[in-house]
Parts: sequence; structure tokens; C-alpha cells
Amino acid sequence: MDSAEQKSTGQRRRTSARASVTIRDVARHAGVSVATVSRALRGSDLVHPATRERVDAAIEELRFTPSQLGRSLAERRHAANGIVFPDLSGPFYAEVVLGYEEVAATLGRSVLILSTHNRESAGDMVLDLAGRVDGLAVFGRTVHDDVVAEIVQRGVPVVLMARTEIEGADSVRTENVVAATSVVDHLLADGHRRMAFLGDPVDSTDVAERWAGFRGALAQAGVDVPERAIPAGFKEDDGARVAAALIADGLPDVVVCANDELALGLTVALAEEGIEVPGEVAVTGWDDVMAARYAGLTTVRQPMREMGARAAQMLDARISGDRSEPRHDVLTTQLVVRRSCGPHSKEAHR
Amino acid sequence: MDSAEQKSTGQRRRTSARASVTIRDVARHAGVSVATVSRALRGSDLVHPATRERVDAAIEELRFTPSQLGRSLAERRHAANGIVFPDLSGPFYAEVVLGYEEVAATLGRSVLILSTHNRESAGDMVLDLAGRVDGLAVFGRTVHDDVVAEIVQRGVPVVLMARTEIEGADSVRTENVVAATSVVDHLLADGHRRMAFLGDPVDSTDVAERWAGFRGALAQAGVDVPERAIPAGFKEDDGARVAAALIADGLPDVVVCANDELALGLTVALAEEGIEVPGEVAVTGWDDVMAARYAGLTTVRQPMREMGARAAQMLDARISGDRSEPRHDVLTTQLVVRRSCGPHSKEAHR
DNA sequence: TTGAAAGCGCTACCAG
DNA sequence: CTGGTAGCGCTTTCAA
Repeated sequence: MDSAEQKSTGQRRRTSARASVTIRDVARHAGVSVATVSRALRGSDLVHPATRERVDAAIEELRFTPSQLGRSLAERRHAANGIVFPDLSGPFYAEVVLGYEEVAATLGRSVLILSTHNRESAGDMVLDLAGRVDGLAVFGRTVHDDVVAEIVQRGVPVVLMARTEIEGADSVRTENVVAATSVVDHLLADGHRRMAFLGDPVDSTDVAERWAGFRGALAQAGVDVPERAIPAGFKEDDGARVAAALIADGLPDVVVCANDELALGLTVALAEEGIEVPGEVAVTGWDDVMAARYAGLTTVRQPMREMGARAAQMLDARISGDRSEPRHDVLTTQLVVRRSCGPHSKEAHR
Repeated sequence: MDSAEQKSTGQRRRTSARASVTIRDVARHAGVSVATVSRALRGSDLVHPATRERVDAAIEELRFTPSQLGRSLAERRHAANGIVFPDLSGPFYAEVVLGYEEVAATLGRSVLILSTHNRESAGDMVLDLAGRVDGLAVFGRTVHDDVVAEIVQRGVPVVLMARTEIEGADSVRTENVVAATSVVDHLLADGHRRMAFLGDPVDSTDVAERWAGFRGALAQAGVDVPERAIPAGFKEDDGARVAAALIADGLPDVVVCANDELALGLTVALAEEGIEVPGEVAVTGWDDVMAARYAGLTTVRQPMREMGARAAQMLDARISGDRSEPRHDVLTTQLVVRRSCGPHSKEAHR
């Protein structure tokens, strides 16, 4: 039984903490070679049924689990995908990850997540992550283009999400300009004229496009176009913070916000100042997060989960060897009218 | 320059797709041994400054990045942690992941996520994941105890989140009984007497504890204790679904729900039937998700992010060799009173 | 069908 | 300080 071993390798096991069962243990136990065990493991049909049985028994008995590490190194693949976010907080990203993870899992790939949190070291962290996966999805403005380019050049497939295209990488994003136009058109139909835009176009491609669409629609309608957007982050606090200034500068008819959290934070802060929405000023958001429904916020719905799923699929195609031209998918969005945008809208909830 | 190589290994490079730069390439390029490159890489001070410089130059020129795979295999560690959820959707889990990822990243570990989605294969997926990480956090009722036990036995540190303890694993959870008691006490003070509980105690440890606390507090107060909880999942739809039956059976004074989504879904469904909250029936939730604030829902706040962070820290300790008795942390929770629970509460928002 | 052995890329021990 | 080399655990020729 115990035969194959110590042949030419001159074993000298280092004092390993908790030596796990390896393929060699199984081989010895079953009285076959590691090659055979490996074949049995992979379900190769070059293994005699009887042999396979012995191997299976040994695996069972030794409670053996093949090491992913050894396997990956030999196969030169990780069987894992990565996804990078600026920040995992907020209701927004969770949905994207969900869609991504679901597809990846179905394809037999694990998912590694990374939030960059504007850290100095973000670039290095992403680069490191790129070394642990077969493909990487990068969301928005998380790292410098150079880093992405470097990863692409290294041969790791990359798909950009909600971010300006980069040579050699696929991308998925949601439609912004048409949506912004429909928001503005709806507001115009409601009789609103003086419109402000809350959000920093420099911060993200999405916001830049929304701002552009906003301006375009106003110009198209021959209405006053504000010169500048009111810069703000993406959190409720950021929205709350501008309320005072907005009041001081004279309220516009409506504030179009770059996302829902901003809109909601602003609305609450205005309420605290005794300003009613939509009575004295209308407010709209973007994303259609759960809270938007309960707050009666007019907003733009984006297919977040679909975006994640799409990214995972694109990556899978590349990993599987697809060498065609980069794809750039644009997912459609949808205006959701609720009461925050003005008097005449009937819809109350959902 | 080109000297070390082909010595004893009898090179015969397999036709590899896109042969990446390896440590050997760097060594040759710098005219040193791989050992030296490795040392330089690790920042060992057993490398002559001049040598280090040559190595650095070679690394730079060849755009070399060490393979995590090779490194992990040699070091016998993954430098990665895993986290398992039943389902990544809903505002709840995202926060936990956020806390977890943040700490893990700071400790230099990557994070692998997995949603089990009640899949048949959940057990195998988790077992597979366990083979890719140095430590694993498992949330709630995602997989059978046997699977967890198997992982623990395999020597991979496990921390349970919001789940009944298992031999040999640390755990973190939030306090439920005291919180349930304070919810009930508050409702009693508001004059409510006939209380129903919505949620399935069999579904999760958390719900079971909330249900137990609920019953205990009622019994303590000498008030009618409902015989059974109204079983339901965790989604808005699940809450909406029971509205009709609730009305048909005669509305209680208040419905204590196992989580916010349930409470919110129920509230909307009741409104659609013309039943006002809290006018005709009060409703409370659990979790304090963002939407709860905007819906004016009385609920219990849990430190989600803290839970994730704590889990990551516990894991780190174990991975670093801590062999002390398993720890079982309980995080405190807090009643947040808003208008959904009845007339006399003043607080409107936040 | 099977086995022997050469790697996959890197770390760390042992000699110098 | 530096180099040689034995592994880490698994896959995959190449021969038998």
C-alpha cells in the first residue's frame, strides 16, 4: 500500500503548523499516483472505474479538499473576479455588487471586493487586487486612468462601470442625458423655470452627464441656464449643508440633485428651516433608492443590479478569450415622478 | 549579466498564453539570484543597497509584479478573508460588509464575498470559499451547522454573525431581548395592548430572540401574549402580503415587525386598504435603515458597520495565532421612536 | 489506464 | 550579503 514516495524528492517536511491533507496523501492512501488522483478529481474519463472508487474512498476518508492555491497556480487562473468601488456605503452600490456577485457565482467565480475610500494607496490596492483575479470591474472615479491602463496592459480584462471609457476596456453605464432631459421637461411642464443643479460634475462621469443634459434641456427650452452647478458630495449631509446658502441666495423653483441622498438630505434641512417641499421649492433626485419611495421623491431609476450583472458577463466573455472590439453598453433609465417635484403630480407612492 | 539559469532545471517552457514577468526574469535582468530579488521585494535588510538598486531598476524596467498566487502558496496564507451572506440585497447587509471590508483592507487582507441565495449548493460554495481564505465570517442562517463545523475543524477561523453559537467559533451579534422589551414597554406606555409580531422565529436567531423578548415583556406586563408569530420573510413584499389577513382577522393595536422592510411594506399595503398608521394600527420595525427615517418608522437601531468591523478584528486575532477561548460579543441596540408607533410620540424625523 | 516528473511563481533554509 | 535549491499543492505532458 505505502509505496510511492520519498523516491526522488528527498522529503524534508518543514515544521508546518497544521499540515493539511494534500493530494499526495490521498494518492498514497489509495495506492495510486497523484496524477491519477488529479484526474479523478477533475472527472477525467481516463480513470478506471475501480480506481476511481478507491480514490473517492480515500478522499472521503481523509476529508481531503484540493487546495485552490495549488490548483490556481498550476492552471494559471484564479477563478475569481474583482470589483472596485469608491465607497461601499449607501444603498446604491450594494445592488450593483449583488448583480455582479450573482452572475459571477453562477459562472463559478469568486468575487473580491475593494473600497478605495479615497485612500492615498488606492492605486496600489487596486493593482494588488488585479493580481488576484482573472478580471476586474472598476466603478467610477476610484483610481487614476493610468492604473487602469496598467492593469489592461498587464493583460487582465477590465470593465469600467459608470466611468469614462479607457482604451482597451469594456464599459457599462446608465443613460444620463436623456434622463436629465426628461426630468427637466417634466419640471418645465409643471411650470418650474428657475432651476438649480446640486452635485459636482467634476466628481464623476455620471454627474457630468446629468449636468450637461440638464443644461442642454434648459437651453433647448429657451429657459435660463445656471452658470454653475452647486458642488456637493453624494451623502445626505452634503445635501443638508447647502440648504442655508440656497435660502440665502434666494430659492430657485427647483433643485435637481445628482443623487437621492443629496436630495433627501436637502429636503430635510429645508424643512428644518421651515421651507416646504414641494410647496416652496421642488426637489428631484437620482437612483431611486428605497428611501426615495417613502420620501415621495421624484427621481430617475437606474438598473443597478443589471449593471453589475452585465459587467460580470462582459468580463466572463473576455476571460473566456473573446478578443473582439471593446463593448460599451448603455443601460436605459426611467423617470419616476412622485410628489417632491411639484403640485400637479398625482402619484403618491411607488 | 546573463548567467544564472538553465542550471539544473532543464527549462522547457510550456507554450504559455501571455507569459508574465516572473521573479526569475528580474533576477536574470539584475544579475542576481531569485533569492535576492525575493529579499529585496520583502524589504529585507539583508540586501546591499547597491544590489537593491539594481533589483529595483530591473523591476521597474520589466514592470514586474509579484504573483500573489506564488507568494500565497509559498507562504501558506491567502491574505484574504471571506464573508458569507444569505442574500446581499437590502440596505442591511451592505453596511456590515462595509465595516468588514474597511478593517480587512486596513489589515492588508482582501475580502471575498459570497451570497448563498438559498441555493442547494450553498454548502459546497462556502466550503470552496473556505479554501480560498485565511478566515471566514458567516452571517445568519446561510448554511448548515455541519458545514461551519467542518470549516472550523479544517482549521480555518470562523466568526459567526447574528447566528447561534457553534463550538470553536467566535461570534458577534446584536442585542435583541432587551431591545424587544423596550419596544414593548414603549408601546404599552402609549396605551397599546393587543400586539402582534410579524416575522418567522424559525428563520433566524435574531428573529427568534426578538420574538422571545416580545413575549417576555408582554407576559411581564400581564398583557395578552399572542400564541404565535405571523410568519413572514424579510422583504417589503412579505410585509405587504399579510396586510389582508391581518385586517380580516381584526387589527391588533400594533404590529411589531422583525425588520424595517417588513414594517414598511406592511404600512404601504395597509394604506392601500385605507388603514392608517399609526391612527388605526401602530407599526414598528427593526434595523433603522435609511428609508425608516423618511417613513417615520419607529424601530431599533443596530450597529451594522460595527458588527462587520468587529468580525474582521476577531478573525484577524485568530489568524494571528490567538488560541484563547472563543469570544461572543453582543453589541447594544437602541430604540428609535418615530411617529409610526402611536400618537404621543413627538419625534418626527431622525 | 497509469505513473513519473516537470513545472506554475515565490519564499526561506542552508551554505558560503 | 548572496546564491542554490527544496519545497508550497496541483495539473499536465510524455512514456510506458
